[in-house]
Amino acid sequence: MSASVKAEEPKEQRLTKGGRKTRERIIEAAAELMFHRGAGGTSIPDIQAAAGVSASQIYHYFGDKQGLVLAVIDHQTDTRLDQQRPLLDNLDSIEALREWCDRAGSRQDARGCEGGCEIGSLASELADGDQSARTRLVSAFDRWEGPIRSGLARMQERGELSERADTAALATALLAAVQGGMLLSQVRRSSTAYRQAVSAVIDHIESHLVR
Amino acid sequence: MSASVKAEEPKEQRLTKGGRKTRERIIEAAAELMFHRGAGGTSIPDIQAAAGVSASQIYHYFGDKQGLVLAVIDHQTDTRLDQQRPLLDNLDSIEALREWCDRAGSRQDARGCEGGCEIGSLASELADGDQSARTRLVSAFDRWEGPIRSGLARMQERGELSERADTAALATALLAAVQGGMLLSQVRRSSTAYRQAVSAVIDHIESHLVR
DNA sequence: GCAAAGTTGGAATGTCAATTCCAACTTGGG
DNA sequence: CCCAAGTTGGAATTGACATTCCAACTTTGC
Repeated sequence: MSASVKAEEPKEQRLTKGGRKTRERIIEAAAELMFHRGAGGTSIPDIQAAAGVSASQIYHYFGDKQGLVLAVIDHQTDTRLDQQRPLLDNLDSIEALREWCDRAGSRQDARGCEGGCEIGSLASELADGDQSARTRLVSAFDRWEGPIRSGLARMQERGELSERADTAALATALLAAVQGGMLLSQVRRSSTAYRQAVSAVIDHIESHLVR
Repeated sequence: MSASVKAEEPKEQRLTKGGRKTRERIIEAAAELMFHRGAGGTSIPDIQAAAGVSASQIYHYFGDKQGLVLAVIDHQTDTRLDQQRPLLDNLDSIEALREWCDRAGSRQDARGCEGGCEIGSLASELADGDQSARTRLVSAFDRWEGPIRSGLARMQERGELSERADTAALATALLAAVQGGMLLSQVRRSSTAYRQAVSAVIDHIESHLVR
């Protein structure tokens, strides 16, 4: 009866134990390569070699390259957020905010400031050209910003943060500082810009402290 | 005597009037395409069609694609900075800062928040893979940040800004807010994030006002 | 233990991109 | 006006890449 106009979703196929493992291996290899060279700069043969799989396996599990890119976005989002926990879920003090940001700065230093934010880089590359990718990136940033906002909201509920503070806007500003700071640091090969950017926003949040 | 190890620079060739014009046409077409699809996503044939030139002309004037990309970086830097003048050179009051930022927000709205920052997008794509591109991007951001810092420094010299304010760091933070805000806005297709990001940093700067 | 479903290898296909070549045409200076 | 240098068109080359195919192999549910 209903003409299914959009039946593009690769109807969830049943995966064998090994299949799940292969799928994961592909995603991880692709994520790593795409982090360094971008999605467009990473070819299927590249991924084949890195993951040790054949082309048919990639197409079997992801349909096409775009499908793999979408999976990589989700994977990076999950991975990055998990890496930041439990800090990310307890951003309800100035000190917690500073430590959380500092951690990302150290991570950046540790890799010599090569590469920016795993999510931000994909966002910059894919936001305009790939509608479905953009949608997933919106949700990636929402999932990231949410915990920040929640932490600030808790501070406000507790009466630590002025009622006049717009916690949602502050959370957005902090995430933007992270992204912009990462970009400048990546280009300059120094985490200084990142640290100054987040520090300015956290100082600003601090100015809303009651007392 | 001195063995010139690096003689890679395409020794400035003399350009005829028409040649200069063709060169410019190529750069502009390339810049436009690369803004929308990225440098990697823009092919030479694409540029040929957009600029109405043949392949040999592109290679004649730029050597190879990377040469063209470098020229595009410089062109976008010059163009963007010129577009922001004279505002950019007079960022020595809170109001001036706000208006300057607001202008970029309106520009973003005007294009439906498609595309991010002309320089930032190239930076994100090229910072890791192309050493010479990264170098030019460093100078692009320096040329951008400089006037911001100068404006803040003037405010400080005049005694309007607290002596404890680190004007260099604040300038970096503001530029980072612009970049990060642009990215979030591009992904969310709404300039709100950009406006909140820059607003937070300018509010912070404002908190350093004397009086 | 068997058939259906899931996995895998590897070659084949078709497209398109970057770059090179070279011959022809135009312009500037002396 | 004439030559050297600058410009241009268009075809040819080479290589890579996304994707498809199909036959063979393995796992799972009954």
